[in-house]
Amino acid sequence: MFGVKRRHPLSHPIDTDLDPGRGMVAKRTGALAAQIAGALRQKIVSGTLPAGTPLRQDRLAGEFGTSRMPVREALHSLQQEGLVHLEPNRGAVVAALDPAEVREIYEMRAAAETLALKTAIPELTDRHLDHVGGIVEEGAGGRIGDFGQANRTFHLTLYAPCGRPRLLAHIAGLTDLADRYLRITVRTLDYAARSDAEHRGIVDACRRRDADLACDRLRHHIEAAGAALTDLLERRVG
Amino acid sequence: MFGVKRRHPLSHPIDTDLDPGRGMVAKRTGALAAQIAGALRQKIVSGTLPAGTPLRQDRLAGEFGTSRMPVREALHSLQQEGLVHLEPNRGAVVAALDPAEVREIYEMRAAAETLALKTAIPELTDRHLDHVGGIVEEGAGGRIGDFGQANRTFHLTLYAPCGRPRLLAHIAGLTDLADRYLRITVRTLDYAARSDAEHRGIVDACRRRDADLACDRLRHHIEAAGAALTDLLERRVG
DNA sequence: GGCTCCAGTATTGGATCCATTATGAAAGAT
DNA sequence: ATCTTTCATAATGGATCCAATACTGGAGCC
Repeated sequence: MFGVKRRHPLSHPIDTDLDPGRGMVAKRTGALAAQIAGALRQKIVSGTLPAGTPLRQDRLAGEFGTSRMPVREALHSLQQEGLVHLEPNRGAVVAALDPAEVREIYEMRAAAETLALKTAIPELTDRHLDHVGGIVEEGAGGRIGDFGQANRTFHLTLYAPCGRPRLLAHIAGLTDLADRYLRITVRTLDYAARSDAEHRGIVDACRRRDADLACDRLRHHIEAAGAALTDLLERRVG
Repeated sequence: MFGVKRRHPLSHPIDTDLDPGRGMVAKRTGALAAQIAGALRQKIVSGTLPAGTPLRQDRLAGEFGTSRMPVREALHSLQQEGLVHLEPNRGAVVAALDPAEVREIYEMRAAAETLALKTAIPELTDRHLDHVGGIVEEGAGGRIGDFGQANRTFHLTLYAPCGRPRLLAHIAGLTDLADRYLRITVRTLDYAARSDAEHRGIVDACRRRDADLACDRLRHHIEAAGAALTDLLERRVG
């Protein structure tokens, strides 16, 4: 009836969108947990789900129209990424970061991203650098979602040619962790203009294929962002 | 009967050792998946389960005396760590690393571990350095399991005072990934003596609180191990 | 002889069910 | 009145059940 193939007497409609916001459609099988994790990750990173929000399994299962099982897997994934705090028999909440953790994450970003840039530079083409430069200007013009999205796209696109998938995934994970807080910095300190200028400086050094200069600038860029953010968070606590 | 509390008509005996090799005993609840993941991780890292070994859920469930569910969670965890390759509807196998991935992992280790050492040095006490030096000698004397175990203990103990739990967990994860292959290098190239000498050099630089020298030596130590290992693997393939 | 198709089997992914644990409110004791 | 204890409720963790997908082997066809 209505062309909906009923898989089980009381089952929910499976073949509807899981994440209407991005238009993803559920695969037939085998990817439900990953899609739920993706939707939750988006909401956590963007701040839609603020730190401390409890994540009840059956509630989420109801929202996604599935059973609790793929939700459980998704929550475990997000825990391993550090976005969710999960205590046995007590449930999950959106993880919070204290200033010390933010500092640690930015130190790790500086180490990982300078490695990525150093290994990407020999592979960079002028065409790719034009593309990255375009991303900076689009972001500055507000044409790529919000600042966090534009910033993330700039960094990951710049390093992409390094051909090191694990390193890139590591960097993406660290970015996800801190992006929520970077938003605060941008709003509070009007950080965007400074960041854009530093991005242009990094691309400029890359155009000259000056790996040392590019990595130095990148390191300072990341360290400056981390310092601004930790200062701001420490002041909030005090 | 026999003091075993039956939880369910057909349930298996739950309160037996899960990992007889290390004497872990199952907690009451909430940690089964973590224990299974730990046992499998141990077997994968040590080489007991070589790359390519298929990991069937019901078989593992039978071995651990549980249902398939905690096994499923454990396999997902190990996939996120990179130790297991998991394809939808096709099951899990122990992950294999090609030379390029090993190189990438060692580059990431060099970046992460020099950061850890740099931040640990201001916190190092002579007492802690004595302890670390003792680990080197115990490992050289073969009193700490095998070489991989001794090596891992040395590195992680040296950095522990840095007070950066995420960074340490990251390093531990990278070490787990490559340890299987390091074993081959040690056996094939008789690498242990050289490694012990380099470890002593690093501790020596730490004793003098010379952060730059210690980090340089550490970087060369890791890069040398990575180069030896990738060369060996590339030769095997060829 | 080799290729394709099909049915049977094994195995995974998802749903549901049940036991255990934590939470919170109400009743009783000091 | 407050603290403790007890019991009801809600939520998780684990077990079991069912549908869907992937592998295997054999029959039929070219």
